Amino acid sequence: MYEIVLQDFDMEKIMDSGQVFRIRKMEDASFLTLAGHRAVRIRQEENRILFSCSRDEFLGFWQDYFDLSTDYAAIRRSVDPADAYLNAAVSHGRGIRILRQELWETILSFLISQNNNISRIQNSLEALCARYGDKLDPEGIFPPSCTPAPLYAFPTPEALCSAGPEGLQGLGLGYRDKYIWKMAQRCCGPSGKEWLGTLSSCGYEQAMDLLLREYGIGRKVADCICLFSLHHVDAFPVDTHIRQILDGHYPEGFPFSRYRGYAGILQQYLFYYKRAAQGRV
DNA sequence: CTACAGGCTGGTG
DNA sequence: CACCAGCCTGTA
Repeated sequence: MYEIVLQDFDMEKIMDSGQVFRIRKMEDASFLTLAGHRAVRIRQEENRILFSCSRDEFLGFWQDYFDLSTDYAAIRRSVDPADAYLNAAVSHGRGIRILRQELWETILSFLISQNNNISRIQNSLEALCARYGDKLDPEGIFPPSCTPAPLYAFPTPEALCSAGPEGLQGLGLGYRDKYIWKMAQRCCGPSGKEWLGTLSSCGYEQAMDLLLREYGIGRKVADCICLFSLHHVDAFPVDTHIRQILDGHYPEGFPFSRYRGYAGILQQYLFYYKRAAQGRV
């Protein structure tokens, strides 16, 4: 157990902000968060947040994963007072953070996300993990009395490669299966690790350039990978919802220049606000 | 039952 | 260049 006290952190909103697909709300209102080969259960009471892990694991992984050292209040305060819509969005979305998710996992997640709905994305990812991911040790995550369903790590590229293309059938991937297969091969072995390493260390422009060459990755998916994994917070993914917001509320264009360097964080508030307004959350 | 999902590819004009 | 049909299939 490790406890922190923190403003601008809301697990419910983070879960529903569309950037992550492996957080589940449990019956006791705690949040089971799976990332790579790790799992943690998080309980939140106002500004008190309890992690079901050791101090070392919190400091060594989850603190960075949840981007806890960024001052989101300052970002919200920077919004143009004259922009009523954006002010409403950041106010409504207080507590959202841009996670720093593992690259390979994020690439696959957003390949699957295209032209797809959230619950189906979650189901596909869970099925993929159950079939090819290692079983995780639930020790310390759940109370000893309860026997939860098994937890699975995110599969490695190598696990998918050795499964072969037919090993991706029956996961609800639809036509995206061939994108996943190609990407697994891309990320396998030393050359794959080198490619992932280059992506991780280069800037936004070069990352986009590299990603857009890949089969099944267009601008929207590439921007999501840049924002939600590589933390290029100037990336501003434009999906159908954001498109409608831009057309409806910013006919003169969104003031990117005012928010240079972190517009992607505002995108996330806008996205959450619109989905909430539509009752999807 | 139909329409739609956090788009992309590949072909056409 | 711009445009857009077609794509898999679970959910609403």
